[in-house]
Amino acid sequence: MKKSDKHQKILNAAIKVFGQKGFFNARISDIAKEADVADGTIYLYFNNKYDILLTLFEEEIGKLITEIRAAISQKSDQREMLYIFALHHLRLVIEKKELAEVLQMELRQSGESIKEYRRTKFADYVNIISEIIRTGQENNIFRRDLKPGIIKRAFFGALDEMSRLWILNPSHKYTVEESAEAISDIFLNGIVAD
Amino acid sequence: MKKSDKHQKILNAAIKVFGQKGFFNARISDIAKEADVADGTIYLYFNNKYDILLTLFEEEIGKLITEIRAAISQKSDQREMLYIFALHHLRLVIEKKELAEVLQMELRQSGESIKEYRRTKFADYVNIISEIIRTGQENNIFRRDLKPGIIKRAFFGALDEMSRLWILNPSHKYTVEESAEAISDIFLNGIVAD
Amino acid sequence: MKKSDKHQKILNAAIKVFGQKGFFNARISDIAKEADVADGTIYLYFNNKYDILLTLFEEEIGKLITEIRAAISQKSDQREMLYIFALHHLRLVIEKKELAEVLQMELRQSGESIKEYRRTKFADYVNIISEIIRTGQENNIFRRDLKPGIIKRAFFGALDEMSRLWILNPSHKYTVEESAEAISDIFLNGIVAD
Amino acid sequence: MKKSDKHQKILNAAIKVFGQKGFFNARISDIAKEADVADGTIYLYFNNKYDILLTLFEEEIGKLITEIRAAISQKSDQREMLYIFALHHLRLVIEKKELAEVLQMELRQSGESIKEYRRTKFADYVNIISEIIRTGQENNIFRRDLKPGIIKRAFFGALDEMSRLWILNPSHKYTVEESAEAISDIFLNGIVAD
DNA sequence: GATGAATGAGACTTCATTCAT
DNA sequence: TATGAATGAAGTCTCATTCAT
Repeated sequence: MKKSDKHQKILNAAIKVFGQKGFFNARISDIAKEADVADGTIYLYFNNKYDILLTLFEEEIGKLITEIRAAISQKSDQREMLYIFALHHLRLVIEKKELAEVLQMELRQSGESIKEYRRTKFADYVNIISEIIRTGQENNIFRRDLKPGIIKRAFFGALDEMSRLWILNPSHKYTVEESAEAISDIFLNGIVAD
Repeated sequence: MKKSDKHQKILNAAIKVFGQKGFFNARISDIAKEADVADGTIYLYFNNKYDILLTLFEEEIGKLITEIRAAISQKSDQREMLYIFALHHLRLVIEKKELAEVLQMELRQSGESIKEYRRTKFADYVNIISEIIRTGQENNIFRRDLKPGIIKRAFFGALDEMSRLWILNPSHKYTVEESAEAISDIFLNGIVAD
Repeated sequence: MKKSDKHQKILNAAIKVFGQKGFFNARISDIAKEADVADGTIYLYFNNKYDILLTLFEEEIGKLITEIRAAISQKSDQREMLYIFALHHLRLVIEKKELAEVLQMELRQSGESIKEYRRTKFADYVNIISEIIRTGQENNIFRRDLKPGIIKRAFFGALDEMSRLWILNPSHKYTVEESAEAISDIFLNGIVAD
Repeated sequence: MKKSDKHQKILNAAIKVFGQKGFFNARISDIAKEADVADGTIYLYFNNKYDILLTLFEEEIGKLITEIRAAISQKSDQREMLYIFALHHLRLVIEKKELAEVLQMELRQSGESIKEYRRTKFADYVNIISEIIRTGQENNIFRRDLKPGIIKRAFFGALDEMSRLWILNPSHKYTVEESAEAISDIFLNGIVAD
């Protein structure tokens, strides 16, 4: 399809430009140039600048969910699943650096529609964690005195902060595997010495 | 002092306005109105809009560091210290809601000077955690196979994500104490059932 | 050409507005209105307000040089050439009154780039005089004890002051021909009675 | 007198600042700082920024007239007088460099009140030349077929352009004496070889 | 008279969006 | 569909002037 071709082309350009400059510092003309279309063309596919960001969230997070679910579904032990989630999440940060930057930055903005996203699409992504936790608790793998909602946030927050480090300071001190392992280990076993 | 009066008055106004609208959507005239001064007056105290944000970071984070260090210094056990850090951090989010919002949002922006802040002042704040960890490891309270740098980020990220929840969705499901306790418990003991 | 159309349209508007109000009192919106374009359009063709002035000097003085060289090249006697220069220069002041005003006024400003213009493009214009003088000296038509550089300035200054009179006080007491003749006569023969 | 003390102090500061930056680029605070008074103090002595410029013209040109008249009155031959005027004028440019710059630049502006000055006070100064010419013509020293009004402008313009050279390019190629002599020689005897 | 902090009108400039081609 | 020149609203910042002290 011609239309969806350009739609995605513009979206990819927007990921790149938003990732590099942030939403507010990005110019429509930057995106147009990156996508190799005319400025006006963008308005044939999107209502306005903000709509590009929202569409980007909607569609790209959708893809992430699909990918990460596929990866997790191959494991049966919830402890392993947690590790896989961590590994996959951190890998995405490396592989889709620019998308990760956009999500990191813009998902923190305070626009009402953004908040909506955190409550819907993005929540779906993070809820993968609480599903794992809940199942793990049902299987008596995880402690039942801890609320999955809190663990979910703590676990995601830990990964997210790690990503932020890489985004802000691209020369990694820690590898993806090492980090994924360390973080899931901390959550699974705690940091207190025996 | 008259001068520092207005300096702080403008800064407080900026915290409020930036917190509500975000840096880019905030107008100098919004801050001026909130501070009850003329637009031009702001430029007697700050070089430009961005300088307000930077000064805000510099001065307000400085205060946070002082406060939290004072709170921690009253404990001797590093496990307790971690809990106190969590408790204090989350309390600040509630008490200084607007400042927390600004830090949450704007510290994620991609401006070069912002990155600088994460590397300096803000890093000082987060490094309080790694200091605790390191001392705890020296005292054989904490496992020595985990890198303090990773624990620091994981722990701070967990708290930070929790804060974000409250900022974006002000009707708390979890109390501050409960959350601080849960998160420090997870980190100290892990989530795996015995 | 559409593009150069508007470029020149804006430049003409700028000549008019700068001529009437001076560079500093002229508003971009004045020029835009005069050129019958939107304010923003001006910035599609010029970098900033000052750039309009500089471009104006560059391009318009270029045209003057071409014109006056063409007029002079038709004479062979350097005495006549001097008269033709005077005549042509004063005619330009009448015909391109507004451009003359801009040059009169703004070329005296102290901006660094303006000084640059006096040293380059504008100097080319005035140097036409010293070329005539030098050739006249070589042909033994003019006294050789006088430095062409001084004569050049004296002659140009005389014409320039005359122009100023007309610009500041548009009701001429003296005609162009009379003035050109009188000034070249003074320079050629001096004012001392035989 | 206290009052006139500060009045002149501010005026001197204005000469310096206007001379360096031009009227429009000069700030009231620049002048205040240079005069070592508070910004507000300036408004106790002058109505507004423009009034400083006008007063400056009025008073300083008045002094020049007095000085140059005194110098001329010592000669009896109009040819010598013309030389003395040239010499004195060019000396002033060197000695009161900054005032000369202000006069050079600002007297060319197009404000209505400025035009008024050229027609009154400043005209008085230049009219010294035409008085000399007229008397010279009456004494049969100068040709009577040339209008004093034109000679006046040509002579003043020649000197003025010379001054401009020095102002824009402070490293003089020609000395004051040499220049004054050359210019009066050109006017008295013409440039045509015998 | 003197101060200088405060004011606020207004300028330049940017850039999302439109629309004639 | 696609273009990109043109638009014009709106924001940041400056600075002459005022006025309470």
